[in-house]
Amino acid sequence: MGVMTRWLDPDEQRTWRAFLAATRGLMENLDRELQRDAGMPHAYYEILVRLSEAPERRLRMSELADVTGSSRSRLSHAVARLEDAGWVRREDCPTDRRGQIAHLTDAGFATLAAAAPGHVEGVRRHLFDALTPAQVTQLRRISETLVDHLTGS
Amino acid sequence: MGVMTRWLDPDEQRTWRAFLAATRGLMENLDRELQRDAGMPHAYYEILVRLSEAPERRLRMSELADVTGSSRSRLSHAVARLEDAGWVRREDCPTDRRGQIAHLTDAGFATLAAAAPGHVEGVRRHLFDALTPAQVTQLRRISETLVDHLTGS
DNA sequence: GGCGGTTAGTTGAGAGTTCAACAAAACCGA
DNA sequence: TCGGTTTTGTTGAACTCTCAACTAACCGCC
Repeated sequence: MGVMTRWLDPDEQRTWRAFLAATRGLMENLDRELQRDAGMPHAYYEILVRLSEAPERRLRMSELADVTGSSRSRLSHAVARLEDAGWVRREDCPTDRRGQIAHLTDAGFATLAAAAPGHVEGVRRHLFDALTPAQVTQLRRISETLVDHLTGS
Repeated sequence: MGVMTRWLDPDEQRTWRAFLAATRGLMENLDRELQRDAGMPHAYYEILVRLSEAPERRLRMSELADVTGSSRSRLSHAVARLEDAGWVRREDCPTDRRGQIAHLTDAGFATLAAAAPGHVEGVRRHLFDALTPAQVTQLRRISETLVDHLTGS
């Protein structure tokens, strides 16, 4: 208590507000496009992507939660929904009776394969096409720094 | 149709995933802190901020939607909720009978004033403290470029 | 004046997220 | 090996957001 607040100076203020507007707008565009073209939100798309990259297209729920940066609860609800759609199936883990393994079905893979080109195009259009190569590098360094900082604190 | 998808190269892939992890982690931290300390999500905090900066702490619903980058529907629901909390009041617009004017109450201002130092501290801790001054400048330029690009397309 | 088109804002339903509580199994030190 | 602690995953309720539909009022033009 008693410590004066270090308010944002005008430059920081401007940076923060632009950052908010940019990330919000970007994610809203991608989310809307993905919902329209593939019938799923971006968070669900990410789950399918990570599963598709895993050995045998299988991943423990906890690992899947980690790599997608999702809470266990959120993942649980999401996978339930993806299972309803027939894109993912849950299996018991042979080595840990608590565990569940999420498995991307063929139908799920096909849906992902159909959605991916449009989505990648969207990422390009809304993000990479707007930036110079130098800015892309800067954005990568900044993002990686922030990820380290977030997980480190 | 028939155009080959321009997939992301490894560098772009890495940039995109780091960007997703960084923005998601950052916003989740801030959202959780704000919910814990001030009892509101970040989106609601932003509404109070914009109202507090407006002349007489009043803003047309449509302008408020624009500056907060929110849909009219979202804003309508949010302001209803803020009105329940006693932080905002809605008034009829004198010049346009369709219009509604959102007005930040004294209680709303007090709540905002109480929440602001902690939130600013969070923004500093999670974002600015991790970056060099050069990176802050880069992030501002990148963000402003993206905002222009998003609204321009 | 009045008619068609546009803009402002709200509403309800459906979908996704958060949070806290919970059960079950694994882990671990005494 | 026992009992407390941690980990895993799910659940339901409360909350927020999205989308489409809708009302009301404004605008422009004949």
